[in-house]
Amino acid sequence: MKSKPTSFDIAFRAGVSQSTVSRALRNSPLVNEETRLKVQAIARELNYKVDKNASNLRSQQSSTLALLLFEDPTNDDSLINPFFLSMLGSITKACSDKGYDLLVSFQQMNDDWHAEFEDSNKADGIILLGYGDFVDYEEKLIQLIEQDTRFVRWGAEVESLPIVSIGCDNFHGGYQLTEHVIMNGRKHFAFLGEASSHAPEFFDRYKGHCKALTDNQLSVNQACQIDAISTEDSGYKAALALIESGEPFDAIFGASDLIAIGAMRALQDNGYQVPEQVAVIGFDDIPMASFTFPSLTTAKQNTKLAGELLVDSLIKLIQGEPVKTTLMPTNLIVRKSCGS
Amino acid sequence: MKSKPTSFDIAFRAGVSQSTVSRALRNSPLVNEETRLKVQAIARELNYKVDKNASNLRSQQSSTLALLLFEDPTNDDSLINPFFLSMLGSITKACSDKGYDLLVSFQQMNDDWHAEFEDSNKADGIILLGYGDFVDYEEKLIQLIEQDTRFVRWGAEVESLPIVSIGCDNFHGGYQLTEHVIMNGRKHFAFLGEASSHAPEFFDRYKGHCKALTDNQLSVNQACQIDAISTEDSGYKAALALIESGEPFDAIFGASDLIAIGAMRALQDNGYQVPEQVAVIGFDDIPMASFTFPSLTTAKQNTKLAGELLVDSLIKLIQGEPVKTTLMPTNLIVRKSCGS
DNA sequence: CTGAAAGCGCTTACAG
DNA sequence: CTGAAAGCGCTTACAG
Repeated sequence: MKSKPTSFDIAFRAGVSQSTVSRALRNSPLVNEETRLKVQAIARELNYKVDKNASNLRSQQSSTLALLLFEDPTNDDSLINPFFLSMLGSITKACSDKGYDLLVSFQQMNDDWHAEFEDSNKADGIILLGYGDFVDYEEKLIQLIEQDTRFVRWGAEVESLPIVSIGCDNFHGGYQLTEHVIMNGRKHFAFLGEASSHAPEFFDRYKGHCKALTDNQLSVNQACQIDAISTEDSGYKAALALIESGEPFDAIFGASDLIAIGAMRALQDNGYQVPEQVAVIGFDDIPMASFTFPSLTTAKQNTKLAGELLVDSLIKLIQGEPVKTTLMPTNLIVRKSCGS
Repeated sequence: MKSKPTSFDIAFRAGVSQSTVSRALRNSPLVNEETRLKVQAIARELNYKVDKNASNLRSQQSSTLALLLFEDPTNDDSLINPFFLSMLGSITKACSDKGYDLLVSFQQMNDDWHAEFEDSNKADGIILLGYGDFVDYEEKLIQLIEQDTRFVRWGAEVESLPIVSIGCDNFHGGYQLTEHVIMNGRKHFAFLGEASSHAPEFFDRYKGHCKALTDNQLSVNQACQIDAISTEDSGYKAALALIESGEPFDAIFGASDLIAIGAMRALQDNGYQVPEQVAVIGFDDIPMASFTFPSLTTAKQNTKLAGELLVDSLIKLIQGEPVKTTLMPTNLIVRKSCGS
């Protein structure tokens, strides 16, 4: 491996000083057009690239963002939630559009977790995606704030903390989905997913769901809210528990598509017809939602826009501009699983 | 934002020299146990983190790998091939297991493409995933070799170049799938996907497919090989073209799951029963393959193992150890779309 | 518009 | 085992 050329090599060949090379390569207006062109030509010829470690060290910024993806440690380690995978895709694209590099890391929530990336100057800021239990997570967030780390997160607004969150309007999404199914004549709903402060997004969906019920003179059956995390397996088990409970139901709201898909399978394995006997709805609109049988009615979270908003917000934060928590609307996607 | 502590701050507080701090933090055996503990305690207290830009600059290595994901520019820009998304997930995990950071970048093949990452010392090596047309891509690979860039790629072996490729045994996978469908009594196959040196992986699958046909005394109908790129849409159109061609067929081999899924939809939209009239098989085993109706018989590429192999191989390459091109076996996953 | 010089925060010979 | 010093390759005041 031949050693890489430095700005001094360029300077020598161009017959100018190294400072001028540095300026020319960054298109500084301070440098003469002719000089600039000559320097750039030589740089291209030698296949010279600025050493990012040196320039970052000197200028104290890295043009790099870090994405920390937390997975629920209880989840089987081979699979990543497809919703997060879509987010990852859109964040990656948004970063390259903005000229930032993206450092990606998977974390377990139980890891010793100190926002290494920003502290070690590898990234200018951090995007947080996912978490296990929100109550545990919140402590970490407080640490980040104390360390003055610049970060944005995907999720529901955290009213108690000065944090920039980008998320969907889970309440309204839950309301809209439920209302749609009510219009189709269903009366006895079950909700599969944790509905507590440990999972604020699910909780908001549940609150919207309940509001739609009471607005339509239907009652909420507490016994039909069964905890589940966002995996197919967990949805399957929750639906099984629902069936065994003996409670009557003609509609299931899965707090996420994965839960809904698992629930649908549990229903079918136990002889229930979907949607004839039981309507099923999910949340997220992951790619496979359109391929299930029957295809899944759900609330679409726009991952493309979400990725762009996360990246834009973080860059503004880094540049010291004010940034606000944003709530994006969801789209009701009507397919076959709810009987209309 | 309070300014970050440096190794000099630690040195001052610990009453030792900055060199000693540097050694202590990297657990150098040269430093006294007691000194080391004291230094580390102070570092923790001040929440000190080594500045990566400085240490990388000095030590000339970054403990960072770059993943370049190329997408077919003809593809709709909102979607990333789910197969690559799985690979991305497993590569990310493999990197963190090995203590490397991962820089992720999406590229368009038509971009000015110079392996910036390694040249600018941001990454020690590069993983290449995907490409548009192999013939164009090959030129880029030659450039990389000329620049002595350390990289590994996902894909079929390139015999003509000294490149480390990690890929699946596409030939055998294609053979096995085809043989399975032949055993179920199908005789007239169509192959949807480009089968030429522009797409070596698809070509290998096609060759395995053809070999299985001739080994079983069936003939290959050239008119039934129709080009398609790895998208649902392209598969849909290719199947339409097949239908319009008037050629007889009772089985379709989609060169990827996405193609097969598109083809299945085209068949169903045109009144064909899958698998009763036409058996359909795919390749990859992307997550949605098990959710299609009917569920898709396919050859599974083990993305978890693939990610680990890519990362391990690249790290060995960086460390100057010999690395060989590896072919991983595929797994035949029999589901409902092939009628057995 | 250009150059000489300082310095970003580390790691690593070198000397003791 | 420890410290003083050099230097990684840039960017950026400062002076002209």
